[in-house]
Amino acid sequence: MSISRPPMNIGAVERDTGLGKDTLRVWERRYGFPTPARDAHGERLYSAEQVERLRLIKRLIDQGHRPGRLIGAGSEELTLLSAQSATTTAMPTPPGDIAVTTDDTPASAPSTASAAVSPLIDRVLAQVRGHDLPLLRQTLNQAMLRQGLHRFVVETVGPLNVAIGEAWMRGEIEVFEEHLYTEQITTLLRQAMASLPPAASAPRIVLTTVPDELHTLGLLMAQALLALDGASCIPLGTQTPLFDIAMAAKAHQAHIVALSFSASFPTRQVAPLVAQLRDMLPAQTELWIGGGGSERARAVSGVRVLSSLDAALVALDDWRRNAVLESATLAA
Amino acid sequence: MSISRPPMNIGAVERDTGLGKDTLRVWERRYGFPTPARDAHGERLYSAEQVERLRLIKRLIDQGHRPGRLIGAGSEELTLLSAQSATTTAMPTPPGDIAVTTDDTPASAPSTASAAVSPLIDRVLAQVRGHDLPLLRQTLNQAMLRQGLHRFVVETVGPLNVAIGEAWMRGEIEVFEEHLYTEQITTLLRQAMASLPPAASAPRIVLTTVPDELHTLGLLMAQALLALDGASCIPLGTQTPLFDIAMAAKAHQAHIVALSFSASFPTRQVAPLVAQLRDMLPAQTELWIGGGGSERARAVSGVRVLSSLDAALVALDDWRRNAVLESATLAA
DNA sequence: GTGCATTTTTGTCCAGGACAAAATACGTTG
DNA sequence: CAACGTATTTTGTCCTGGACAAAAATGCAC
Repeated sequence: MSISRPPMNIGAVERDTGLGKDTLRVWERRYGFPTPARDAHGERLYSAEQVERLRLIKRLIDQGHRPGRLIGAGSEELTLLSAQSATTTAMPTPPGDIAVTTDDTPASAPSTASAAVSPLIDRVLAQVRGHDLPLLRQTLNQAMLRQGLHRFVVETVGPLNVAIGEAWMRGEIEVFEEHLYTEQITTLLRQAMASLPPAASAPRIVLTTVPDELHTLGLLMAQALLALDGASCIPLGTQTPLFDIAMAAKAHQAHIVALSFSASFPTRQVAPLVAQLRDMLPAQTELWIGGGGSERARAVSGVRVLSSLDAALVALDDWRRNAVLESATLAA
Repeated sequence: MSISRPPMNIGAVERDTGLGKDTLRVWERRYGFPTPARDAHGERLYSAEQVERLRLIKRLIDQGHRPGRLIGAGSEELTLLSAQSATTTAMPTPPGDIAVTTDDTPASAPSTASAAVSPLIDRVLAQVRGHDLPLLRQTLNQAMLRQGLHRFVVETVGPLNVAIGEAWMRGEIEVFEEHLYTEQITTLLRQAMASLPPAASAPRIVLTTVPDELHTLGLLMAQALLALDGASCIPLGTQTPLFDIAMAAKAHQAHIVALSFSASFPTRQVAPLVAQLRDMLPAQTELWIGGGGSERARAVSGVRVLSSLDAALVALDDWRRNAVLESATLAA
């Protein structure tokens, strides 16, 4: 790759890494990293290497690590990352225990991430790296047909997402390859949903994300499962302003509003945003929160946190049972 | 709509309106608008009304108006907007002439936006406002089947997008209704593309947007047309970092890279970004730029600006003719 | 009108200070 | 020794007010 990578200014770095300008400047002041060069006017110029490193740090922070420790380290992060992330991503990331266990012999644990969960996953990873789009499409399509939509989403796509993310961290996969993969899965899931029967009038569920949250994949997976179970989904795409989510719920008389927060969504904003939306919604409208960042909404009352994809189906089941009960009560 | 709309802090306003924190503060300093209240700690609190107005101003700026004039005005903007935007959106927005023509009698011109271009469009608008998702789906689906993919995209979806945008400006449509519409079109187009034959090996085209640009609809429309014409499209979704776009083009040996810039993309960044990407790409790889913000890349050399959807097809045609010529030359 | 120079407009960047909420450490008690 | 409440550290975001360059508009000579 003989392409030259020119340095970027602070705005470009913000766009590329998702780290705010204020954050970048305050890190420089506090931790002495990054150390961008300056142009003729005294403006910061970040080298491609530093941006790359910032991206990595961002992902690790999203997994529960803390900036102070990450920035000090040199390259042992690379060890920390691939080893630890595999074991912790499934759970709500037990805070603090991560860096402490560094004292153990790193190679001792049986948690070496790449322990192939399934040959299918390895195959897909290889094909993503190989840039063979038709082949990748075929593989995924076949897997879906063989497993059925439910198992495909839960057992294949979920783990695949994790595997892709980890492979990126290990430097085995490029961002554009990740994008290609995401796009393929998106196409596939939408295609599958299009072929479902036109949706009964079961619970109406509004699905969307708040502004600044643009990860759709998790939401799409949930939508697929819910639609498969006969719920009538009303997708609003991404980045719907809070007030508009509330209006949409009213307009469509939704029984449920389902939001997705990815792990990379600004930690602090999740709880206030969710609480605010909860306030705007009618009391009988349920509010479900899913995705890697959903744990941060745990404290908010009147909200159901879905910690896995299957949890969404359980919630759907609960809702239906509840609905039956209520109508029975009303009838009596 | 009895829902209370609590005031927002500056970060939330940035997310909701797309106006940067710096911009919001500097407007306040210079123009005396907005005038947010302050909380106990001296932090800005924007009222829902001001945010609404900011959203409107943002859209007008995206159409070529200038902040200085917009912010001074009271509600005559509402006139300016609906009347003028209809006539100018199609063209590259002749700069400056807009506000000048205010001297004319406003009602005289035959440019009243809502002059129903097609009954279909009015029907769709009504259905979007009516929140009847199944009906909307059916209408769009039928239109596509009747017109065929090409005509549907060019003659229906394009004008519809404009009509929806204008209806929003006139306050006739809410953001969430716009979202629902967008989502439906997206589903429909993807569905149509899925049913196309698996793509020949004609020119390989990488399609994506740069970071911070998340409007996919235009890109998707282009992709639909190109795929329909037998090009083999490699979609990377949105927000691919520049360097990764270049890497993707190399990895897939793409003949063409196609980017989309919406009108709301920060004006100043378009030209530098495009120039930078042009530098990274191999000389023989063509770079096509489309969308409402593409005119801003006109100055960059070695780039093809597509000012309409049909222009993409012309470009495709040109490329193919050129390819034939070259191979003939090589053979001779 | 057309082309060029000048002025205005406008978005983005900078420094360095401040503060609250979250995360962590600590000390006490059952 | 575990549980729990209280200090302390960490960390992201917001503040003010100044500066500057690129784009847009204006003025001016031809």
